[in-house]
Amino acid sequence: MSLEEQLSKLKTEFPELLEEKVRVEERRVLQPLPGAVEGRVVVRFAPNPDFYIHLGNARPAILCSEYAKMYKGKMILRFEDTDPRTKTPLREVYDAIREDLRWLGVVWHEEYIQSLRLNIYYDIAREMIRRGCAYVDLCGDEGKKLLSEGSYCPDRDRDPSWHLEQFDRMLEGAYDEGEAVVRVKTDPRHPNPSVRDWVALRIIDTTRYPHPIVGSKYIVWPTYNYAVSVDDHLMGVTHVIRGREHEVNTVKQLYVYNCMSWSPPVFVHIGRLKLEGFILSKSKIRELLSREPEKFLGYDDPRFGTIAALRRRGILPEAIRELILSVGAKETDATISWANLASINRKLLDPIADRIMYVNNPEELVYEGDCVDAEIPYHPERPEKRVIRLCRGDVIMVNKDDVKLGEVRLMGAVNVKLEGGRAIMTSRDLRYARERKLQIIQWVPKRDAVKLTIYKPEGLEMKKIEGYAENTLKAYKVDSKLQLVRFGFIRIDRVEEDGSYKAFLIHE
RNA sequence: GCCGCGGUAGUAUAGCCAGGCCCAGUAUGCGGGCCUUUCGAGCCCGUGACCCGGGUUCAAAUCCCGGCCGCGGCACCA
Repeated sequence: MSLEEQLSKLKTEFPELLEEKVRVEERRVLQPLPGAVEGRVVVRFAPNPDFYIHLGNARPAILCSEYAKMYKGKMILRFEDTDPRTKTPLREVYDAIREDLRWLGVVWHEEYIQSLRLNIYYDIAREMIRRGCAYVDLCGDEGKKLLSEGSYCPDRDRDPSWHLEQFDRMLEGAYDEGEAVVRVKTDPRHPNPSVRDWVALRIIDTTRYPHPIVGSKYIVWPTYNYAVSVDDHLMGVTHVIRGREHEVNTVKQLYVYNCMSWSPPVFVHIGRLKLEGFILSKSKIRELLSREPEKFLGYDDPRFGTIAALRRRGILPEAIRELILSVGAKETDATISWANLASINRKLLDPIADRIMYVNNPEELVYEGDCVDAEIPYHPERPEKRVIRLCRGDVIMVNKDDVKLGEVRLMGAVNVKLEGGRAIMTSRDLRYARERKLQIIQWVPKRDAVKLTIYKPEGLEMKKIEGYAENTLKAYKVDSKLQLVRFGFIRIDRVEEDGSYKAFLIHE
């Protein structure tokens, strides 16, 4: 049938099919969580407290808390601090993470610290050994080598009672690092060598590498895959939302569920989130901080992508939340452009940020004209105003580029001609300025100008902009977010002893 | 190298499972205009994408096969 024939047939037999379908109003909602039942959903965010969290970590954290809310479920915060040797947890980071999460609006109902639960992991390990699906491997490096060849340490075939004994000896300290490990029986010929009888518990010499919470109390430590499986089950987690890098870990963890006859949760793997032009990687930030400590302000330096850095720059938590929800729980990686985040933030900030005048690259001019009381609203949508008096002989500062414009209107005040170091009043009338399409420029009286230095992060550099704000700035404290007219939004970072201000440019 | 997962404009995302309302929607960016005592916000117009090649079908962004590219994993890290 040709298209024409089809159409005419439809027209006569099924005319209703040809009616325009009305597009359903599109709403940005998180896609449903597979298998989720209202009131039954338990999710968790499980960071390693070895460093401060960044925007990439915020993705699973916010998604989890959003899903918990959506399904009237429960959210768990769990610190995964089971490696005091290579990923040594930092004492101060536990609290920093809690603070970052609270700031982001993440609500959690239960909290756990894995280093405080070691006895639980030991108990389950004994049960797994009894069931014959875990064993103690005393072969050391040889055991690793045998597995890589598709074989295994001969200890594997011994009776569970022998392994139970050896496990107790491990706990008593009879073995050193590397001499004994507990492995989960999987498939010694699994195509992925890391899956083959993976290590569930190993020995870490905590006299050399003390743990910030439990010191040197324990020497047998669970690995990530083992502790996670046990905890997710014991804590009743129904949905594991984590990065794609954990896909293989899911395969490994399923062996624990299988051995213990537990029913596994639903695993959702999401892509990585990057922020264009910013460093998110924990190790990279640490490296820069230790290599060039004088160049950076700390882990919350706005050139980094940590949550603390975004906060210090002046990004609002709602903006981060909105961004992450708009990206959703997709499996693909996403590189967010700064312009995108800035645009969301600007829309949130615009209705609440007061406007004040600021001049960088200033040129001083002497005002010649009538005395005027310039009444300038703090915000175009609100009636409150401040008054700035301008009289003959006053020195004002305006941007050098604006001086080139010739005749301009000083915002809120008068129209002036700028020439020869003078600002000569031509008229007070706003209509006059409109008719002549005069540029309206910001200006600052020199008598009580406040020195304001603005720092603008650009890649690994920090651009410094010096200038002066009107005296009104003095009313604002650290952390205030303002819009400098015709310049951009800033967050006040510091007020110096001499009364000068330091701020970060959030965005234009 | 082996194993796994992806690929829609500059960026992000909708549509893909259940093929036709899609010569592909939205946001942001970019260009232009309107409005406005800000170069901000708002409004209007424009710009620009289905990785490639086959196949199935009346019909493919959507299903199938092959290729290419990207990402992840291959720890006694998490």
